[in-house]
Amino acid sequence: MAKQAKFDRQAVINLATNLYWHKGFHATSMRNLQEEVDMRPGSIYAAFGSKEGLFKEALKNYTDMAKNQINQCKQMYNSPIEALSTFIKALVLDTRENAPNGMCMLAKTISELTPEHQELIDITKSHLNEIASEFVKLIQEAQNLGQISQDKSAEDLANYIQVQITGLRTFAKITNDKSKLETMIDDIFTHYPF
Amino acid sequence: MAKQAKFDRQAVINLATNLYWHKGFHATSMRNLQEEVDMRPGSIYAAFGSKEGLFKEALKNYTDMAKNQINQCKQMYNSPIEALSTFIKALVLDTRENAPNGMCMLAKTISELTPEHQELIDITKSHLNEIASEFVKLIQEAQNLGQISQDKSAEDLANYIQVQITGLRTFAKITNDKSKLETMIDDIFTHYPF
DNA sequence: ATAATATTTGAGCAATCGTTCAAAAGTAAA
DNA sequence: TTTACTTTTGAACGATTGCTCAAATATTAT
Repeated sequence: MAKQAKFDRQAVINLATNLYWHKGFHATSMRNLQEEVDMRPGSIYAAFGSKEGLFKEALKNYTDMAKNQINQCKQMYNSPIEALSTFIKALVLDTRENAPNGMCMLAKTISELTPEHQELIDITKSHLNEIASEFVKLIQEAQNLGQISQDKSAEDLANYIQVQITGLRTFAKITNDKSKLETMIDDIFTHYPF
Repeated sequence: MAKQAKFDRQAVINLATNLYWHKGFHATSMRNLQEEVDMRPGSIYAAFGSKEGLFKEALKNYTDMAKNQINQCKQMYNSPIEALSTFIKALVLDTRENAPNGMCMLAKTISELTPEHQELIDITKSHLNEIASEFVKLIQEAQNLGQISQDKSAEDLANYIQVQITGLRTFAKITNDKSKLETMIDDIFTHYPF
């Protein structure tokens, strides 16, 4: 009958992540969050310290989700390239409809924040690097399988992939042509450095 | 001695554009703007109606500046491709140090705003399309000069350019390696569809 | 000069911001 | 039960938000 003894921390972080992802750091008020996660201010502050503290948890949670998605794609396909392109298609085509926001939450945060919140920027950058590392691993596997030339730097290619994803997810917000987007994603792998 | 009879509208819009560009729509308060443009609230509201009204002027102003920059590059080079790559290098390499924000103000706005401000989103989208049109013109000129195959759709290539710019400007925020960035920009024109 | 018009001023409004903390409610140990 | 401890509650704080408007000040017309 009564409320739970202790709130489900992960469930709360999930809800907070989605709201922050949807509205961004500044446009999300603590009152918005209180309603979303159904907790009173005192409880939130006891658990997370501040608006920034909860945001940090959300950033970490978002990154974990992204890394899990990558590994899921890895397991679904033998070909690392196929895994990568499936992951990108999911991001660019599906995420913008089903997720809180079509943009990558990390890119959105980098874009939004000023040096006034340097710590949050640094955390966000390091999360982006974590994700890039996953791409590096995928690309190295593809190189070992002979799908990509060994001459290319796996790090450079990972950066290239990240640039494409960021650019395409922004472009996806101004276009409705899904098949055009799909073509552009396929082009990443048929044309350029691969 | 006393203040001017009437404020310099364009100068005020320029200052407001820079502040909005730097901090984004939500994080910029009317009091921030009042200090930046040195006007009292009543004057600002008499001239621009609202925070959104002034933001609209800033978006338009930013777009005009961008279009002027493109045309400047056009006049500096005979080769449209060279003009384009110079423009992109200026955006990605210089803007992030000298401008209020390394990001494109329009992309930043698209990334920040939710459907709660649909009108601002629509305006921003249409400005992005205006800029894309400038790219289309440049590419068509390059096609007429035989620098790019006529088979390719100029619109598709313009979209591709826009994706690269958005992706690279975001990537530029997480990297300090300018020469790497320059290489990536050159690669746009040496590799893919050109 | 005087009157009429245009423009700027800034105190102040209601609403919301992030945050605090004493009190209430719930749980666990004795 | 009673005691000790943990967790939740929500009213309330000072600061800040976007914005208004009567009063003050410039400018222009006569």
